Amino acid sequence: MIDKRIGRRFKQRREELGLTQDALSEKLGLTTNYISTIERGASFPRCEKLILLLNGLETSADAIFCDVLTHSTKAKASILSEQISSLPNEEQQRILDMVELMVKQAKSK
Amino acid sequence: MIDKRIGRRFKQRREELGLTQDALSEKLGLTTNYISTIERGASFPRCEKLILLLNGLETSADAIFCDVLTHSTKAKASILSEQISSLPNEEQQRILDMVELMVKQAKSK
DNA sequence: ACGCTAATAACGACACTGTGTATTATCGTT
DNA sequence: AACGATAATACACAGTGTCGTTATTAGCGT
Repeated sequence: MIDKRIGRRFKQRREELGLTQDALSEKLGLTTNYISTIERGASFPRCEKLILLLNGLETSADAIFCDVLTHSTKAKASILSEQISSLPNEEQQRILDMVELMVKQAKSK
Repeated sequence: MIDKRIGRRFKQRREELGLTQDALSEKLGLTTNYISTIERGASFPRCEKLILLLNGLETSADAIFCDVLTHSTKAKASILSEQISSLPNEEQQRILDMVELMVKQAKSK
């Protein structure tokens, strides 16, 4: 029912942040047990908790769902966004704003 | 409970594909009613149906969750890249070249 | 062996999904 | 006005699965 790879990504991300299940659960107001079930693929969070987790883990949705997405625009977007995300925040924002503007202009033709 | 912006993204994506709720529901083996509730934010799919929808709509997870993610510049970049991909080829290339240049400049600082 | 922390398990209430069916709203077309 | 196509809404309802509570086990260092 639940794709185990999603739980593994959650776990991986938590460990990347150097958090224990306890620490994360306390930070998010959830139980340790619940965190565990999610990481094992024994349960899958509903909307509210899913958002809570994604933001609590300071990650993107694609980073969690990447394994199960077949039509991910990762190819193009990822190359771009990986490069962009390695830049300082100001630069990131500057580029994204610029792109947004260019898209707008292109669309209005 | 459920963030309405997520449903709106689902709807937006379906319409981008030129599909009706009927067409999509048939394609995915779901009911039209169900599709409607999701797009209105009246319900939120579980793991299996969520993956089904993301793949059926040929989209990324970030494109759907972008509005509710706080730590994702990737999410923003992802939206932009989808918008970019809807532009004529010349425009796409022009923007990507521009971005590449901006990234290069930013890196060399 | 003992503490301490991390991870898993069992149990249960109840919230929500997802289908079925049927009605109403809205909009463009004729 | 009437019509068809699309979408929104309203139920009822079975079944699944979330999420908390509590208790148990596994690992690891001393």
